[in-house]
Amino acid sequence: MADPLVARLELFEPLSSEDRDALAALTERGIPCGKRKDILREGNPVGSLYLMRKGWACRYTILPEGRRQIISFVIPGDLCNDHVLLFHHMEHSIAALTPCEVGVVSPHRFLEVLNTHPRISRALYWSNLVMEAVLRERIITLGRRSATQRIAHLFCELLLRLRAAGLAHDHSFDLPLTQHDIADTLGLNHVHVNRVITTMRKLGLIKLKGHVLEIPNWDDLTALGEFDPRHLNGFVRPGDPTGGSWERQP
Amino acid sequence: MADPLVARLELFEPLSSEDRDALAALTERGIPCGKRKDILREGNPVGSLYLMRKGWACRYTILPEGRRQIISFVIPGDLCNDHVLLFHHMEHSIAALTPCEVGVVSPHRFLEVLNTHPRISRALYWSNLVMEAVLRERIITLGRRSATQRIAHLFCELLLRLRAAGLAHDHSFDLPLTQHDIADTLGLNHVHVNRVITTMRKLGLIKLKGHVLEIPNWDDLTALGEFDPRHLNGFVRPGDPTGGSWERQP
DNA sequence: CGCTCCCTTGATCCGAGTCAACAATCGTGG
DNA sequence: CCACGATTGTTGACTCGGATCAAGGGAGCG
Repeated sequence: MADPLVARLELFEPLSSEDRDALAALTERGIPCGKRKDILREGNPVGSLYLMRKGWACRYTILPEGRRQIISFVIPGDLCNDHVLLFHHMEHSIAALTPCEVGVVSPHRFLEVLNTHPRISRALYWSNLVMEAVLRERIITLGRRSATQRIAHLFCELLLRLRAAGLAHDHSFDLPLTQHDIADTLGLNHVHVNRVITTMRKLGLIKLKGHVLEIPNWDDLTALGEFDPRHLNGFVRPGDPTGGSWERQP
Repeated sequence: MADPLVARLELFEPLSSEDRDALAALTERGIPCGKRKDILREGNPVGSLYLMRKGWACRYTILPEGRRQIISFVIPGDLCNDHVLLFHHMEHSIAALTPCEVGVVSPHRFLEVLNTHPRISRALYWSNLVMEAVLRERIITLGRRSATQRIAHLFCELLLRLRAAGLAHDHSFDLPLTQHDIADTLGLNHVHVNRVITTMRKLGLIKLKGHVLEIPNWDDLTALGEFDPRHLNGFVRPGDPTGGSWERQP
């Protein structure tokens, strides 16, 4: 299997074999991280850049009285802490949701590669833009969508991102989240998440057994969640029936 | 008054006079935009990079049934559409909240300046990181904070950002938002925003008359809104009594 | 085998939304 | 400079989506 970072960047820009070699040479070592363990913790100093190579994690904060908000998910090909190139402290924690493997990279060497490989830095910039669009979309979800729409929207987003990472097949994927995690992502309570998921199952909008989610009817789910795949510009290949891109607009 | 982009970047990195000249030479022309008019509209193609030079704007989307979500605010020194360096379509609209002046820059020339001025590109990267931290903080607000906390948090954030842009004096600033705008920013209803603001006024937490907001007791308001100035890393100068930065942590 | 998560369901409650009406303020044109 | 219409702010009455509290069942794991 290809390096997940290479695979990610090639969604946006074709890389030369020299580019790929430079990226492969970056990772000093891979460190494993156990399920449900913190990979990085809020307030702690970090000196290295961490790349997610295998597994899922989430960025989160704990608020007073123990409330938790999950900010985003980190999947293979994502950088955990690209801000390390400038700051050396974590503003939020990152926890493994499955057993993970994280690549450790020297910020100095990473910057050097960016400076000497314009295709890599462009692809990374593009990837960052898409990740930011995902954050904006989450704001819209949390601000103005109902519980059902939030869940539908999240599932649609995850399918497309995981598919781009080669981690989904057709319309199903492995979902390592508990209903509590989903609640903390979407600003809901886990009891309510359970009720909504139960209803969505009964309506045939999703199939969720064990930790495998299947979306039998993509069009219905996207319509319900007001999911517009265009914000994942570049994550979705042109011609993919599940999505589009702004560039193809007239 | 200095160029707002120069002022912004110098929050993060001292620039040489050559750097400043290069930035000043970028803007081809300034275009005015009337209050409550769209500066850029979702789905439309854009070829230029727009810099906010004067006035406030907001990024927003309109959802089905007319619901609106304001995603973020654009103040002097912000870039409206840095993604134009890669995509040429708007994923959301940007509307002027006050009469604005927007600088128009050629993406090609902008990239050239970034490539030849490492201090500028570093400062801009830093600024982008802070803007992203603001988005993440908004997610936490929308996901897990009460209406009162949301409003308190927003007012604290705005004070610090505006102060960094030289647009606040001491503990007050000009707030061009209607209560409806605040509601659409914080995922609330304007009636409820009104009730909460009325209460906050009665409690002496804020003074809001006309469009001037004053925060008489910073500590109380930050405590109420769980506002942590550290996420504005770099926007707040070391030594500022209203904030801190991660870098100063032990 | 027993503990600990996680899922599920029921009963009840509450923060915020909705609907409605009116007051205050602003902007504009006569 | 004033009149008038259109926003914006304010308040009340009522509703409702989702939170909270509580308790039982199932599955994974040490």
